[in-house]
Amino acid sequence: MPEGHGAPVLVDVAALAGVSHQTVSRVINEQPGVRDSTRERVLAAMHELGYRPTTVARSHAPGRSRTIGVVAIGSALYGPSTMLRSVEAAVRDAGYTVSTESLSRFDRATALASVERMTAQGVEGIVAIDPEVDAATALQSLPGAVPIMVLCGGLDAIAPGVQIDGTEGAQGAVRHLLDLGHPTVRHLAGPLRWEAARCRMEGWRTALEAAGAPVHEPLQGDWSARSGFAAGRVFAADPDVSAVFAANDQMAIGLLLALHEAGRAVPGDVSVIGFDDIPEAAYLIPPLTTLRQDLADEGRRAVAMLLSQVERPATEPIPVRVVPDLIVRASTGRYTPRRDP
Amino acid sequence: MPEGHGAPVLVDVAALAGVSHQTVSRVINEQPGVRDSTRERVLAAMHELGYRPTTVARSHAPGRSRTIGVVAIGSALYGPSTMLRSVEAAVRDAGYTVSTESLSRFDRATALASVERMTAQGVEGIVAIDPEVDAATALQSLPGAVPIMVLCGGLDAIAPGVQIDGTEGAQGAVRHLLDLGHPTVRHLAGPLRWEAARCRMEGWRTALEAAGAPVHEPLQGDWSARSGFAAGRVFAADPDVSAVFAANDQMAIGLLLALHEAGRAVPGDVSVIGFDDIPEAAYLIPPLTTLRQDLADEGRRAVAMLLSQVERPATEPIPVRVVPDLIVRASTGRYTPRRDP
DNA sequence: CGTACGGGTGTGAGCGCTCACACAGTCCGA
DNA sequence: TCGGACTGTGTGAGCGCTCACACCCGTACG
Repeated sequence: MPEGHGAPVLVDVAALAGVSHQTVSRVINEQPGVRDSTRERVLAAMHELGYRPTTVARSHAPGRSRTIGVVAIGSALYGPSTMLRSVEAAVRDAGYTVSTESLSRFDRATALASVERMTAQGVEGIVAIDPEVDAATALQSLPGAVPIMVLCGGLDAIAPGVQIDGTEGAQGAVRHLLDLGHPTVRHLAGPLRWEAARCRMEGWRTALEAAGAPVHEPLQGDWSARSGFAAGRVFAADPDVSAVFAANDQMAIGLLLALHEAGRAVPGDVSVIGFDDIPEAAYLIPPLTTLRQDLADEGRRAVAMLLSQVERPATEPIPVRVVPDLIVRASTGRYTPRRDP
Repeated sequence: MPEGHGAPVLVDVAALAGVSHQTVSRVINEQPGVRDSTRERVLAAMHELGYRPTTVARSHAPGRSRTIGVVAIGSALYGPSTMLRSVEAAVRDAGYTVSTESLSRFDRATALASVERMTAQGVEGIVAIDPEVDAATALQSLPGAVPIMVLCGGLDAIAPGVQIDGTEGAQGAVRHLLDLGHPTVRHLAGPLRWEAARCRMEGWRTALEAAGAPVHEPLQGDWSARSGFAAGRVFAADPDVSAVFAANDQMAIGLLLALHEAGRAVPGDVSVIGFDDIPEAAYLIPPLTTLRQDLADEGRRAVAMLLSQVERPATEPIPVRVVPDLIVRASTGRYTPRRDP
């Protein structure tokens, strides 16, 4: 190290390679207009010094901040947190800095405040993970300076040419149960502030109507096992209930316990289906039939799309549906008419 | 807005308030040496312009970067991810920028590389969440320039004067089962690369030895429900097994299923106890007895300690133990000697 | 043989902030 | 009445990088 203290900086590399700082900068950024021999010399100098560009200085320089803001609902839920991790990783892998903000409440006001704060910090793009419905609409129609990618579990355009439709999966779940002979399917919805909850409910309703099956009023939970348990008690008390579609796996867990405690066998008396395929789903009692989305992949694709939008003029996505996979396990079975007592 | 385009900056505020940029800087940083009347004028100007200091510029300025690096094991596991979220939030709340790095493997080499990268970026302190054992020891004895706080689920000093001892909880779990009359307790350990897994195993062994109960070789899982299921099959095959302590709740879930499939009732034939108290633990079949740590609070305390170390000379922590709470639910019960067939 | 061109390179400025210092004034004791 | 301690404020520089531009020197063209 030539200098006394800190890590080597760009000018140190330049001095060692016998070129100007700008040439080094060009090499770092893989810009054209550098003779190969020069490039090699610079590369060698960088290597010798163990040089690493300082992110904060790059961000600070006028022009590009190389920062993407990620604003997410700060829950411990499987879906959002999986998404968050994959989005953060994808952004970082693309060479951008991530600036995450976890909101305990992701409504219109908080969302706009967050976005404003982030743009003030100079982010070049924003990913919003699971905003509430009003926030999602507000963000999508923001005149804003920077591109915003909204991942709301609804009709998300996650890549140029690829859209994911939240209602499809739910329809598949319901059709599976109807195919098993169930006269109808009850629904335990998530909080309808969330697009994902609405879509799953919508899909459920659509599938029932298409099959001419009766549509009962859905119950509503808050995504937690606790709320699933409460709803499960209600369903368990009704002997006509033979199949339940829960909007996520956590609620399905609570459902399973409530049915068990009420002496209603799953799937003997009641079939249960969840959504998400959390890692534990296969090991519940009984193993849970559920719908799996490749959330990590979707996060990656969404980031790719955002970055392409950041780096060049937006391309309109062409709707091509991605549908969650139905994972059939032991919690769903043939309908057996209840024997009269 | 006076200028054409961007957000207002410090000099804009200075101009409006009729002071120098330095005075504004002093007001922002709550430094002394500003007359009250001047301060008010500046505050008013800031408010009028909707001024927000630009984080990246502050970090870039010589001196303090106001950034804390967080390096964590990038798993979907409850413990680490809860910790991570709370640490990130605490750091942000303290007015620092967080720079997170999620590692798929957190061993010695990766850890050191990460820390080197982060210090090169100029972080003022580092929090390491759940490094593997060799990484933890390497980090703890790093001559490094910046303070490092290692949270490894072992003997962590999470605040000046507060230490958390991972072995204590496990001992409580085992004592609970012995008190219920079980001749001994089997253990399903986590991967021993992790300090947390070692501590829990150590606590289990200590409690058994103290009670003079036989110590069987523990099985080892990988924290997942899947591995818990595999281990559960082994335990289920042994009629002498009457109580199992799993190193985390996820593995306990797999355990429950395996026992159920083998026709061994919980807690009738076998008692099961977990660790973590994941939100679903109370809704398993049967509801899981487990140990709860206030991970979020610990994250907060750890950050507070790190920051105090960053801001002023280190104070040595005095050992005061924090012990996880035993949450007794239905998965543990009295020992009933197996009836001969 | 002068001009135009373009690849390869260097020069300067500036991003928005904080540091260290210099500079006014005011009040005190000598 | 002057030096010295304040207090409050302003000035300058610099953090490490990227932008826009100026500058070389060859080659190709008129």
